[in-house]
Amino acid sequence: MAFLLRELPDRALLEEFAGEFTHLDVDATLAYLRLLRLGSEMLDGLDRFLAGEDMTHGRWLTLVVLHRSGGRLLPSELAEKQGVTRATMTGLLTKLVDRGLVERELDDRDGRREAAVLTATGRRFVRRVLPKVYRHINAELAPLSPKDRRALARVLNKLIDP
Amino acid sequence: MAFLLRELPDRALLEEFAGEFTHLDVDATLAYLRLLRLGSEMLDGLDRFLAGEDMTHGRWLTLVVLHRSGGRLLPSELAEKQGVTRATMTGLLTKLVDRGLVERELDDRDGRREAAVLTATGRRFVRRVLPKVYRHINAELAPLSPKDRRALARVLNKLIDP
DNA sequence: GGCTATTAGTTAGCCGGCTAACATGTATCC
DNA sequence: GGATACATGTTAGCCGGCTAACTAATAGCC
Repeated sequence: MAFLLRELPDRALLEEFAGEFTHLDVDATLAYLRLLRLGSEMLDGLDRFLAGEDMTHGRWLTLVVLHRSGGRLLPSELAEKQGVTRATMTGLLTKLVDRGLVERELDDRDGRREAAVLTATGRRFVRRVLPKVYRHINAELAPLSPKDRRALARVLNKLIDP
Repeated sequence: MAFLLRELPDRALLEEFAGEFTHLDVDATLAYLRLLRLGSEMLDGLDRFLAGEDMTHGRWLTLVVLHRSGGRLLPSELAEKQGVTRATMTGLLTKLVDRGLVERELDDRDGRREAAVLTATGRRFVRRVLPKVYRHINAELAPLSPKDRRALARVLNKLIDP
């Protein structure tokens, strides 16, 4: 799911279109298209970066969520927190288990539950790679001044928490 | 490629992490995570909206780029403008041709080239659906004031055109 | 205590990207 | 003008999401 429109319309072009097409709000459309484009681009960038650690953003997020939650969660809880389906989480966990970063532990009181547990190796991996990720993030946002970063975070939050 | 982290860390949590992990810039990380999350969420929303027109964002973008360019482009040009590979464009065009929205026209001067041409049906489709898309965009950005929209568009542009 | 509904996890198969390898046609250069 | 390089588009096969359908286990209700 990538949206990497290279040739985004500029304000002048959109204002021209606004005469032809109804409902066109130039500022909304500009912001929207740039948001989609940058979101995809940054996600692509994250995946290219994580490939150097033989990792994908999906599995990485699972590790980070697990780490942040004390290292033990049910697959359904992980799926909910991460925003993927349980089916997808099954696949993510299987690959993390194959790599020895996570283990599955059956609940002896409820046979349906099988918690995902971060292994020592998994914990080391997160602690080793997290600083690199933060550096990657800083590099991605380097063109913005500290003030712009705060403004961006603040405005985006209004869309998340209206 | 979705990044829909439901449970984004807040400022307080990141500040706590900043003590533990080096290289962590709280504002950069907040903005970055929200950007990824919203980009994925909006792209998902666009796909859900377009599904009502039996359309996907990939094919829709191809139609719009074609429309904006006068209705005739080479697949390689389309791929470049849209930010997908030529291989992906082959698939997108095949589906649009199947639906009668686009036709392929062999170049009689260069046998390698086979331009994609918007049909009358394709043109009508774009003119019919574009206003709905603009309304969708307005609805997505409704939580933002006009001032916030301008600020968002301006800051994002610094990341696209540093 | 035994149907029934619900919950947890998995499996199967789809979809839209990707890369790599492949025709096929054109350009270049000796 | 023929070998070689390059450009265009397609194919084959991978990957990470998804939905829908399934199994297994628990909970609830009569």
